Amino acid sequence: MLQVNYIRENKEYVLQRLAVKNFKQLDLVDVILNLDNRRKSTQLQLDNVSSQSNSMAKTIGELMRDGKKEDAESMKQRSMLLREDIKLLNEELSEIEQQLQNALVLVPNLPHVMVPLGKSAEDNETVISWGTKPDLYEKAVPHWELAAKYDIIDFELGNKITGAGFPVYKGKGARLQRALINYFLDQADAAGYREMQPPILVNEASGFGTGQLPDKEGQMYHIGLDGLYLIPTAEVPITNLYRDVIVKEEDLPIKNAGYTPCFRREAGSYGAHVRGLNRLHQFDKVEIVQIAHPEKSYEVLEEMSLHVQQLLQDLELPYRVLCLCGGDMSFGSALTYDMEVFCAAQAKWLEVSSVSNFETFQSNRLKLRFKGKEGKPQLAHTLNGSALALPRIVASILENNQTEEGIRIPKVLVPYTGFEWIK
RNA sequence: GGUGAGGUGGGUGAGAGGCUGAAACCAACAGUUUGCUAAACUGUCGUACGAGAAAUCGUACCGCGGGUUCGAAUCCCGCCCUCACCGCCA
Repeated sequence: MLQVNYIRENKEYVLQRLAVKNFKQLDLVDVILNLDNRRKSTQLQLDNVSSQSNSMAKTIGELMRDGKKEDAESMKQRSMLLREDIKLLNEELSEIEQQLQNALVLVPNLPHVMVPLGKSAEDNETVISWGTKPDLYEKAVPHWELAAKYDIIDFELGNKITGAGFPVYKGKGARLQRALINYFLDQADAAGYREMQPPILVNEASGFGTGQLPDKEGQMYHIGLDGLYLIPTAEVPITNLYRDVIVKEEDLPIKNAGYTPCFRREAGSYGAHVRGLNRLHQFDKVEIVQIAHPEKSYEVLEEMSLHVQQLLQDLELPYRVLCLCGGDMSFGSALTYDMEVFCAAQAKWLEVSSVSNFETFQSNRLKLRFKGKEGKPQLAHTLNGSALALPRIVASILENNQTEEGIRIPKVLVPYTGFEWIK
């Protein structure tokens, strides 16, 4: 959520940046500024009337104490009239504030100056490529066939238990999952992140804080009876740890990481290209989250990007880093890098991580601020990234490392899996 | 799920219709003193919105939302949460 004062002071820039994000409702900016003007003048009126009423009430108290009953009574009468005004002005103010809020949450974050122009994924800019596409042997097959061949992931069984998009990992498949999670967590730990195990159900306030609500309810599983949502990513609970918090400036950056399962309804996103592990309703992910000083947040973003890249290099997976164009970025992000791994049997690039700087977009909703020794609290910047999401990593390892003899486990994972081959 | 107690500033905790944005203590910060550290003393010490060039001033906030009253942290109603005991249970 953008700050109204920022919009007011930088209106032209805001309009220009929103256009980069292909945001169509530019007239919202004027709607917001008008509502805010009304908010201010209404509040001024309300404050004045309240002030009068307060001092009258005080005087009445004094008159009563001095035994001047009649004077007190007549003042009571006058004070009662103010009460009506206060009530009406209060209602008007809440109404305006509500409208203002409703308008503000519709406006996406402003893209950073580095964000390339563009409308869709086609226009994303490749900033880094690493590794070489493997030469597969002749009989190479996509991972869903490998999963069946070696009996390590069972999509049919998942269908029976729950439905499509909820696979069952079996034997070495399950072990590989666990190895990846532990490996990713250990690497995060080594990079200075504190490991967290947050709840995987969150309340509405948390959904709002990170920007899933309102508007994207349809993407989350909702438990109506208790008013809770299954998290689509650990970003939600881990970032919300700092909702309504003022941290010390010297404690920045704050680095937290966590493994959680993630749940996504993926409503309307199914198509022919979605097979096997490519898109699931439930998947595992290690997420890294940082709260950073506004002056340092882009350095932090680069650091996080390098962390993710290191993981991919360690896993020997060829990847590329994309800087997302305005039209392909998420609602709340100011700059996003997507990491894509080349999945050889499908001959496709699969997104395995997304690292973003939200600047103050989330912190404004979260009321997450920092404060130095002097000065007022100010909004911190929040960043997060997947490090990493498992399913497509598993798909890539299976496809890229398949040989006549079986599937080779990347060296760095062997201490975690306890086996070198899936045969 | 039942019963009882309770939710006040960074923390402990007082206040029980007007003198309370809130005592006191602790923590924190700045300073004085002192070889250093410590101690002692002095001062500062919530957030948001608004008005103002600024000093400063106004308003709101004592879990959340309503109500009573000229006036509510304080009384009433609803909700949420925490704790204790009972029940159930990995």
